[in-house]
Amino acid sequence: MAHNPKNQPLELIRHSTAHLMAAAIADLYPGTKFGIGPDIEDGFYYDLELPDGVKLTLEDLPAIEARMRELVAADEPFVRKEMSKDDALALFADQDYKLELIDELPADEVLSVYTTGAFTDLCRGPHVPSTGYLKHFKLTKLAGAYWRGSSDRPMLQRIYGTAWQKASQLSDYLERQAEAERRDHRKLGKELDLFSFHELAGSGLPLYHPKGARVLRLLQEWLRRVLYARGYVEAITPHIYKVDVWKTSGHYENYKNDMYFFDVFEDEGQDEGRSRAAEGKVDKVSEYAVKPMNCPGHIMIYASDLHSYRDLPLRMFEFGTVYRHELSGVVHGLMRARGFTQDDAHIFCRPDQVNTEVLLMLELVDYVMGVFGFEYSAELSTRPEKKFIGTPETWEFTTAALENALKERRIPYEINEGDGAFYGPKIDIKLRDAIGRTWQCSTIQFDALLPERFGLEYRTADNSVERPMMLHRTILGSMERFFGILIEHYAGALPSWLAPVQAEIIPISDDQAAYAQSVADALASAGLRAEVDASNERMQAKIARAQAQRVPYMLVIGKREAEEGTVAVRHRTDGDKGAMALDAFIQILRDEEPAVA
RNA sequence: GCCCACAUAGCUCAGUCGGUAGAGCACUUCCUUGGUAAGGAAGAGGUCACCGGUUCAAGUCCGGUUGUGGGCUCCA
Repeated sequence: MAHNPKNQPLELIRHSTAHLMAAAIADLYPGTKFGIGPDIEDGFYYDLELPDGVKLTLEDLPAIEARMRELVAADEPFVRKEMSKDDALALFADQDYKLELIDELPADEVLSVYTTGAFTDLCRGPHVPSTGYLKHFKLTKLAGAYWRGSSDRPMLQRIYGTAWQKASQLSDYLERQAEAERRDHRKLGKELDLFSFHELAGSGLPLYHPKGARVLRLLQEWLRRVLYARGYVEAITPHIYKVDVWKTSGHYENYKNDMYFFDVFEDEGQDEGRSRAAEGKVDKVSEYAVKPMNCPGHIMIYASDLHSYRDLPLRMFEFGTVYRHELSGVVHGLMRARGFTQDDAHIFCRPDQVNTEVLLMLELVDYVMGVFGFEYSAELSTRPEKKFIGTPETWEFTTAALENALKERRIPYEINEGDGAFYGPKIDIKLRDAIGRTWQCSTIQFDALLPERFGLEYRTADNSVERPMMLHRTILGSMERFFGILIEHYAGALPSWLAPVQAEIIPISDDQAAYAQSVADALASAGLRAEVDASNERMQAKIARAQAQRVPYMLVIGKREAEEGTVAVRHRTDGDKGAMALDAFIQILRDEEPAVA
């Protein structure tokens, strides 16, 4: 038997392996009810429900995989059979989930089923000819998944697996997974002393340690210079507002579940107010909410003055920290936090400025992503079918502005028909990191709602009153998520301009302590970040420690350097670069800073 | 929020059948003062996440809470 999987399409291999797994499970656990088992990126899954409320555990997977191998050795064919809807309903009489799927098909539809050994599945096909073609697979994860993706339907068990044409592809995939694990920002964040989370503090609330805070501030200071160079102005707005703001904006109705609220008792102290309230006595209470978004602040700033058409566009940015009470199950390190800081901006402009503004934003995205070497693509989300505000003409106008800009900048994009927010179309930018994973960061959104709700205006050239166009945009998205992505992208080895410590100064013996400190002082006064490793260790141990901390440069200082007034430079990946004057080393660091173009 | 799993020293982890806590690294002190990836010795460090239950006895078994991980649903 020389079945060659290389000649079978990957999707067929994956979907067929899902059937193979289901067949193994049907053998091992008779009475199992099956949901669906599609091929997905890198593999496949099958959703299922064991009889009598029994649950699979991780320990059960090896036995299932072993049974799969037996079926592969038996080289069972995938046999297709066509039948009427009624016959299918009879055949799957004890398969509740399959019945539901069949039920939704037209009565005259000819259905197909595939049989593998003792297992028969409703399936459109096609499949590989026989199980002998399935060789390079592995069951990877066990998880819960709602039936048909709906949180009010039953929770089934989902087994994930991966399957490939060649053994080398499988081992490459497993190696990629292992590499992703090594780069995990949660692990590196701990090892590099960047941030932590505390059970006492609550879920999703990162505490930045001095090194992590340093990186975040460096990112912000750089981006701030970039934005000022592009005609933005910066705002600082409160973290909390009276709920009236959120009632005006509409967030109180639409976003309430994700917001943090608190009451303030105006008449007495908070203790007394609270106890009076508990006794049912009336007190003057003000309800406040922590901001989940920055828009209302910027809008109130706009609305605090009269605007001429000559003032526009107004590009207002803020590193705005917001709090959203995300569902507990979605919190994930820095990538999905409950408190996070957006590099948020709102552009207020005239209709004739819209095209240019969108184009400028995409140029900014390109510059920023280029600094980190990220490739990216875009998704354009258009008007929802039913629920939307504004006129179709406005939607056409704003959507065209987004699409034209994407075309002009030659950014590859997909259209998500009807996936826009009810208040406007948007572009989402997805970037690709060093190991090929994609992340959504930048977003550009038109908003027809908030200018309306806050009554924003400007005076036109003929002295009439118009409503400005408004755009929301982020480039990094959230500082937290972007920081996490950077950590994983660089595997912790941040470029020197972002590294919390740019140079570790390593005196070889205590005799060089004073000179080492003078080098550190000189670097500090040049605005650079260095620290002296004065520990009672050998130079080799200090180098090993600095390497582990991904410090870009090590300045080894021994008797020679102290006498000559030089530093011996060692790069974390390039190794020994020899002795040089401190000014020469400072120039190396300067050259590695990004240009604020 | 839902499903499953997990929580032992600052970190990474052992701890068998329920019988009173272990290692390596890090830390402190001492010795060592060295030339490009980890020198040696000693010491200190624990409410076994928290609350409750079962038991003569709980890190270990059961329930709850909090937190974490993998997914689902949602999202910057």
